[in-house]
Amino acid sequence: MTGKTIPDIIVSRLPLYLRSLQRMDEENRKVTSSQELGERLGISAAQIRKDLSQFGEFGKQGTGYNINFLIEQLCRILHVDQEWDVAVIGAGDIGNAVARYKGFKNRGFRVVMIFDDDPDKIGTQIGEFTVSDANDLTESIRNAQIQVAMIAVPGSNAQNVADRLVEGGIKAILNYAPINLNVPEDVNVQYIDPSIHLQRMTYYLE
Amino acid sequence: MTGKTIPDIIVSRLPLYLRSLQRMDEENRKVTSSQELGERLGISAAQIRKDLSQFGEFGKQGTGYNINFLIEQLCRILHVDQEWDVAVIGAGDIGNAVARYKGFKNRGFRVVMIFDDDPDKIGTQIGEFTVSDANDLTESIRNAQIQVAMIAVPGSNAQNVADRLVEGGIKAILNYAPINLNVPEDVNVQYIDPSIHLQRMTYYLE
DNA sequence: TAGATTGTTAATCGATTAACAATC
DNA sequence: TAGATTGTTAATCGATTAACAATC
Repeated sequence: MTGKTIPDIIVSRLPLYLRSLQRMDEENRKVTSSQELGERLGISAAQIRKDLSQFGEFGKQGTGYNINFLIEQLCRILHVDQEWDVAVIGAGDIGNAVARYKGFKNRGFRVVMIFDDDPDKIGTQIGEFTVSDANDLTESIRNAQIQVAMIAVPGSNAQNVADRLVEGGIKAILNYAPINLNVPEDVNVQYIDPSIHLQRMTYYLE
Repeated sequence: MTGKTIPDIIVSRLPLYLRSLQRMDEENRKVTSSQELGERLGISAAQIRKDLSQFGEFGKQGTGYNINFLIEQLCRILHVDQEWDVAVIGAGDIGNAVARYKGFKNRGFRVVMIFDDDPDKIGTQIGEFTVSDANDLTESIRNAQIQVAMIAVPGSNAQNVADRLVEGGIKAILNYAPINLNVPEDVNVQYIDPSIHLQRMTYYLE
């Protein structure tokens, strides 16, 4: 039996809840309330309770939510109670930063491969990784059964890379290239483009 | 007189329209339609027409939208018919990548300063910039009248950096640190956290 | 002209909020 | 117990879509 479908707008808030809770945990906090969480995130308490109630009853009337317990539940819901192997494609400045990024620790992800098509880069060391030949991309990720990838190549190559990732079995792509990717329906894409974020803010400036 | 307030959800789509149109322009396309734009972006044609109609009548019945003209209009609306000077705080891997990023070209932004508090980094060269002492942060951005900044420091320092940016007059912050920032109401913040994007996708994976 | 596509209205759909009984 | 906070319902609010007259 399949449970009811949760709206993506709710799913998109769960990682934010999780991140705040993990921060509270680092501060050695034990319990919190929908109100406190809402204040930290700029989200209404009612919405947080409603969102969480889609997945179960995680709180206690009168006292609120046990932080550790709620972290566990959210990790389970978001499938980050495991570590996902991630392939990085592109060993330029962005690929470099992403491959060496410490921020995936305890968040459910681990970079395991980095690819580039530049012969001068192939075989060189980036952090703990040796840059692989992008020609082997499809085969390598298929063999390693990797489902998550990050694209950090120029826009002109991004669609081609995406096609090969999909061929290799990738199901989730985080794309740093400033273009929209065409992928099959069962492949998820998220975009990071700093210019897009900045333009959304300059609208409000003079 | 102040025009009616446009919902932020509409504002958030305008940069996506602009990016697609600029790509069409690079392909030497001259006109497009709400339908074509919608297909490229995965957004309904009706919504695109509705969004644009908040700001004026930019199309022609029967023929669609002149790409160059619509680009001009969107640049004006988003206030990127000018180039905004941007300060980068943090000269680690991410600050490095952002400072050297070529993708701000023609998008309305130009990095002009980069700061760090590490004595070993201060004075060194990153691309065309010399790393400045983060102690001078507030004064430097105030003197240069910079309104836009990107935070690329560890989470533990991000709130402190944000406070000093606000003190210096910053009105828009793009935050790469994985924490929520508290800032005054008139300061806009956007967040980039790859783990958040990835977790939103792993929800849908097995 | 005929065909195409806009801008806009009204209808639909979905998300958020307010309120409160339940209960820790 | 009294106070606090949940989970949930119903009401409100806002966003999206369908449809079409206008017109290029």
